[in-house]
Amino acid sequence: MNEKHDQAIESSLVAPDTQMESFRQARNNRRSELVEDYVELIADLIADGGEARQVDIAQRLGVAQPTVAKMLKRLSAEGYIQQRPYRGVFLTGTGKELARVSRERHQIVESFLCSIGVSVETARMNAEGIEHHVSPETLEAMKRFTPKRHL
Amino acid sequence: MNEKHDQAIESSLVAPDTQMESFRQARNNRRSELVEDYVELIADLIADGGEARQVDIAQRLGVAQPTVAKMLKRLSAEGYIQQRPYRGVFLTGTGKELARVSRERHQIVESFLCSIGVSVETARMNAEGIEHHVSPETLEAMKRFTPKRHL
DNA sequence: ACAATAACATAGCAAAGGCTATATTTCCAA
DNA sequence: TTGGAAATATAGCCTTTGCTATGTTATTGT
Ligand SMILES: [Mn+2]
Ligand SMILES: [Mn+2]
Ligand SMILES: [Mn+2]
Ligand SMILES: [Mn+2]
Repeated sequence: MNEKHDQAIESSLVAPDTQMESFRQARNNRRSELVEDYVELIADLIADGGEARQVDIAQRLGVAQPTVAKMLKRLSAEGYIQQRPYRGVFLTGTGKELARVSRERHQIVESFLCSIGVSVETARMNAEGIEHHVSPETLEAMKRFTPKRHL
Repeated sequence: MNEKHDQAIESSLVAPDTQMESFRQARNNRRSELVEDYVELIADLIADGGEARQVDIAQRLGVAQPTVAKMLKRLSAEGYIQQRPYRGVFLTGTGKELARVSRERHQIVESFLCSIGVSVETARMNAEGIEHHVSPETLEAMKRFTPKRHL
């Protein structure tokens, strides 16, 4: 270990435990990323075309079909979706709720980025990753800073 | 596949290829996260205490020491650090440069979050994950929106 | 009705990022 | 100067998330 200077400049280092918590939180968020992206995408596909097929999910995610098949099994096992063979996947109540929350947050992050002057293309790209690391408090702050869309 | 309504409401779905690009980009960013966090942390530890030891890195990241050992080998193989046995790790030129860039971006993201009204604790937590998904364009936008610190 | 095609399933592999358990090495204090 | 503690190394395991290759099943157009 190293324990020099008890009250020195401390440069930019925060307390070890504090920093640890941040890293742990970030790793945690990463573990739910995929689930969130999947249910959100499934909800969008259903809303758009009435069904969500493996091939469409795979194409939009940019991964291979077996990758999607495996993940759908997991989502099914965890109670987010129901698979009707050769008939697409459907969201359970839990799935719908997670999709709603995820989509809302995603949309807010994307709009927020645009509102601070980022181009729509960049906002879309960055939001896809950023969304999963935005806590409720930060989301509220972003909402406040985003001009409401005239409906 | 599904090809109904050629010019219907289209709900919120963007073109498949566009969406694919976003997801690919996010996955790409995730692959550099660890490297960035490591070199940044190593730079901070060296700046703060003159050396970066495995145990300290492990404690701050909140992972086990062998996890760090393995990653340090990778960082070494990829030319970011040099390992002096039982004497800590040191950054190469490349490593220092990546650390500088990462730290700068990290700091900007964190300050930016504070500037839109997020508490410092939440800003710190969220920034740890968000930073890796912020492109240069978005970083510039964040800089513009963050009041400069009086030096 | 049925063959072609599209969709899906399954097997087997790999890399990344974690872990625990344990062996080894260095350092320092008595 | 040497024994014990701390630091590091290594082995072996696991999960997640991706891949390719290939087999199977439904759907559908003729
Ligand atoms: Mn999303
Ligand atoms: Mn996403
Ligand atoms: Mn960082
Ligand atoms: Mn980080």
